[in-house]
Amino acid sequence: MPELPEVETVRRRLEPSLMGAIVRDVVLSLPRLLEGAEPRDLDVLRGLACRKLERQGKYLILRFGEGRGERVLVVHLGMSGQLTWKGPGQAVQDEFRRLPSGLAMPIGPHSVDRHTHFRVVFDAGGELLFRDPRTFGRLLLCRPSTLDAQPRLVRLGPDALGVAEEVFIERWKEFRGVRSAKAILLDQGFLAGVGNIYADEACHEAGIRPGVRSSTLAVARIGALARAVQSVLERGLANCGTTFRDFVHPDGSKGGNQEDLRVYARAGLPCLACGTVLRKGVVAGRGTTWCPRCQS
DNA sequence: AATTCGCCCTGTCGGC
DNA sequence: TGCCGACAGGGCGAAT
Repeated sequence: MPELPEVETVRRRLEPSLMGAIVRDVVLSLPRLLEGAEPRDLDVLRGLACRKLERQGKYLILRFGEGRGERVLVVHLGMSGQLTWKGPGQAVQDEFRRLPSGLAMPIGPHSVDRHTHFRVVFDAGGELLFRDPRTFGRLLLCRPSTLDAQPRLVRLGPDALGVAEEVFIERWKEFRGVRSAKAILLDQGFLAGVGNIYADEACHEAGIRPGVRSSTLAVARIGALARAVQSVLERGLANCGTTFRDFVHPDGSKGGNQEDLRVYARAGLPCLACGTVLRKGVVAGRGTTWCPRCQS
């Protein structure tokens, strides 16, 4: 479940390898992952240099070529997508680490297995590998002029990282309603980048029950939630992302933020703030954990 | 019009 | 041991 900190971590780590690299070949072995274009359209990337790596919410945006020929490749990792980088001549790892959850995770740049659905091969021999066991990930290919109009991007709110408290509060007032506070946080049209893990973490840090009706929060509490969102995202980023199930860095290593989670996946364990047993339920259609004492 | 729900998809786990 | 349902979950379209 890569969210903003995970995608930003991938962006930062891929940037040095990809920048300036010229595409030699593009291989898509699961066509339905590509939206808004035909698989053969990917051939236009051949010969183009990677110019820029950007991120919008949970979307990674790769810009290739320049001028009229510029093309944009957008990658969404879904819940189990992994982007790894195999340097020129670097040996692939056939070994997969077994996580406590049971899922296999590559130890380094992984070899092309049955879950590797997309590869970009570069002239110098480097390779970008996209692996996604659950295939919730998506690829988009478009021209820069139509990027903002892409169906998946057009309704995105401002990036959650660095959003000003006043902006957060104003948008909350626009979006609030009978929906729960967590539903607003998960709404990518409100802010882009917050997913299930960081929504639960932010609610706990702000002392707000995920299930409270979003319209009932006083401005002071909305402000507290705004600061909590920044705080949990920044911590996640400082820890290079949360590896709970599938998330890996481009070199195959793990994030560190799973050690710092206060509520997510800790249902039944004592709250780290007050010791009360953390409760679990379903809010906004997602598994949700909160402290019945700290959060109201 | 706003909100909830079911679906997509694979792999793992717990129960019987 | 093996089968099967539940669960995980981002985003979208259908249903309410």
